[in-house]
Amino acid sequence: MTDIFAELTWRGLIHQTTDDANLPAWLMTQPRTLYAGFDPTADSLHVGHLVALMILRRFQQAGHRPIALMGGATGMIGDPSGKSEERTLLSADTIGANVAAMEAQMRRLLYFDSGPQGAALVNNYEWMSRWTYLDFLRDVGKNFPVNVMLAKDSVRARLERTDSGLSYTEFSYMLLQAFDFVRLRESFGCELQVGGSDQWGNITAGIDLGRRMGHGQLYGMTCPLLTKSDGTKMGKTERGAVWLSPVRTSPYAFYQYWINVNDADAGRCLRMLTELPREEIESLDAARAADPARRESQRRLAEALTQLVHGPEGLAKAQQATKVLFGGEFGALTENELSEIFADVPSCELARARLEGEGIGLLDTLVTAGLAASKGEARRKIGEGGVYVNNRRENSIDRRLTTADLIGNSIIVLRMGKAKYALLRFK
RNA sequence: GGGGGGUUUCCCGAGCGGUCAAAGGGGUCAGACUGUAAAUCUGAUGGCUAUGCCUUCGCAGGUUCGAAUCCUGCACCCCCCA
Repeated sequence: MTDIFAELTWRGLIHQTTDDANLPAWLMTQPRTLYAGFDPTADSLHVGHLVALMILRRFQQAGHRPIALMGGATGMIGDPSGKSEERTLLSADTIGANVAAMEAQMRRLLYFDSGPQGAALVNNYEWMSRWTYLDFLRDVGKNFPVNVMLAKDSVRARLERTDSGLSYTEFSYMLLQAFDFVRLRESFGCELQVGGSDQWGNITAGIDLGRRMGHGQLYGMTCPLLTKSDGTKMGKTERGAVWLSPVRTSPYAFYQYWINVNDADAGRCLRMLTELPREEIESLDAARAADPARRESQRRLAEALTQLVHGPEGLAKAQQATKVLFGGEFGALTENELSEIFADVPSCELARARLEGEGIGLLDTLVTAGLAASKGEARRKIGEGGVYVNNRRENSIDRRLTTADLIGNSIIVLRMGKAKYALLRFK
């Protein structure tokens, strides 16, 4: 068997384990079953889920069996860990839809065939929904000393805040997650739970419950949260999270996110998120130190992740779009090529007749295309040299778009700033 | 219940009768530099049919030639006393 523990260690993926001394050997002696939980709070996974998902994938490749647990039930409660405020509750329908969407995404990263290492995907709603309140209190709740629960960081942090409390509902969250572990132990022989470092309290709660309910020794392992060198979360942009769903974050935007990763963060991302071998990552480290301007690390990172999440086609499109968009003028391109490349970019349709004669004012068009919030802003941005028509800077606020600006028969490309594009299609 | 303080443009925060679309900072956006980075620097940051017009300073009225600024009432928040 592959030494998964050593692998995770050099990648910086181990933050804390419940048994540093024995876990490495335990994982070497035979295939094990492990799980990580995902709360279905949106209809797509995002970059924040990627670390845990990749850990499951690594375990699977090392010969173990991963289970992805969808928190259909726990998602209805809301995990207070790492949250500063009480969460709003999602409806059961929404959660059901989210579970289905996330599941589809996971199928790209884990192998769900039926072999001994085949991944499993389970939804804790299946068993949680069957409990009655009284039974749950008697069978599970009885095993939770409140003083221990109160001592958990996740709970204490919330109780110490004066501006927001902790509801009984959220307080109960850890019982549900703890029971999940026990349940997976019973029905899948799952003995290891992995999660982000903020999950420590929930994981150990499950281990304690397992012991009290007579399921023997369970293990837990947490990974560091993937943060940037400035301390903020990786995978967040001004426009929100970077999603795995191509509908929410286009393959191009996804690729661009990684291309733009800071030098200081590139090494950690390569280790934690990609499956590039150690030698390659170390040689990228060296290359980055010697010649950061080449951004080889970022390129490899973006390639590896885009390929993984969006497949070879997604990667090819993202790369092609990048080449063109950052390449200058596109006079030589055909309409079809442009359409293809700009598939990701917001576009709007206008009547071709409007280009005839006088044409339409650039100012209005920038607003219609959504690049400027108002004509005033459009005017300013042109003055600042931030507006481009077909990738050529435009300086006149009186500029009108006419048939002469068309690429092929129907397209004009507007750009604001470095990388914000909008496509105008004329019919 | 009594007394005091507050509510300002995306956020924080100054303004306390005209020169206020409203200082300063943050954020954001654009430009320069560069490596589609970081840092730095510059500029912009309510709208429009644009040397003017309209909307904005908790809400509703009022005083005044003129109000974010004064008065009255209402709502919400904070502090002190009971």
